[in-house]
Amino acid sequence: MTQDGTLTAQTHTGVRGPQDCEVRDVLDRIGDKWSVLIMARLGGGPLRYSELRRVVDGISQRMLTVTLRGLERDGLITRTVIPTTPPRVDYALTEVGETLAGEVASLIRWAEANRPYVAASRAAFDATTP
Amino acid sequence: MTQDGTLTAQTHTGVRGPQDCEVRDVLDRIGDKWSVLIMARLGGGPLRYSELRRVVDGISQRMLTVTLRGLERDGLITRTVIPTTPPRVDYALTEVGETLAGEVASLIRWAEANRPYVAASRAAFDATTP
DNA sequence: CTGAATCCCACCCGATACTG
DNA sequence: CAGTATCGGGTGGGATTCAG
Repeated sequence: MTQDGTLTAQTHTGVRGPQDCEVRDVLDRIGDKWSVLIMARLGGGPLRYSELRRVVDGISQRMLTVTLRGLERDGLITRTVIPTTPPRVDYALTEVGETLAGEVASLIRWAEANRPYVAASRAAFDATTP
Repeated sequence: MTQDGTLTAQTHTGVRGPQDCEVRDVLDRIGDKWSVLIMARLGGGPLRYSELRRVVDGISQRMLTVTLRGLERDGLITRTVIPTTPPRVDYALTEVGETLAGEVASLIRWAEANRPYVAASRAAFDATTP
């Protein structure tokens, strides 16, 4: 078949068998656009609900709550209620969450760095494809 | 990843301000589960259409084509037609695509390493949440 | 302030059938 | 072999409303 030589080095994870599905449910968390943005923001330190809502830019109240629940369920963030009036809830990365946030940050850095290239590629592609 | 403690910081380090949306369309490529898997596979070297179809495990013909087009449009993969009989089409990462594949590989490694933790977290969460 | 619940529609994506 | 075209169910997710 093809030269698998390149993947022997470090990208052995690049090749998996039918057990893709097992990893997928973890990756699906990344697949969710809101999760990555939230993780990224929490990488800068704990934030409360309303702060996240302001800072995540464009997220609906519903999706914020739903996404936070999902992240909490996966053990990536913690949710601490501070019983004051008005109530206050802080969200913070867990230790494992921090490691994922690192990956996410790296990903975002990539996206920022290559956004011009991608935009140009799209323009070029669209130009030659009526 | 810096932690500047002060939650009031609008000037975050590492993460964006309200212009999340600009980065998002790039991240959305990552958000797509098929794109991630395809990038990962191509990280091991060029593959042809039918090979991808076999190896990506569960992808429909339609989604394979659509996803490949998207990746090509973004300048992340190349599509080279070899006019033989029967026809043959090879897909390979571009140079920029390689760098993204590296990120993706890192992400998949994370997912594999932390899958047990996530699974346990979910089980625990579901147990304490009727 | 921090959610939960409901409605509802656009769009994603899988299945199927057809072509060069 | 490598696609394209079409149809249709399922669902993600936005808007809105109510509650603690």
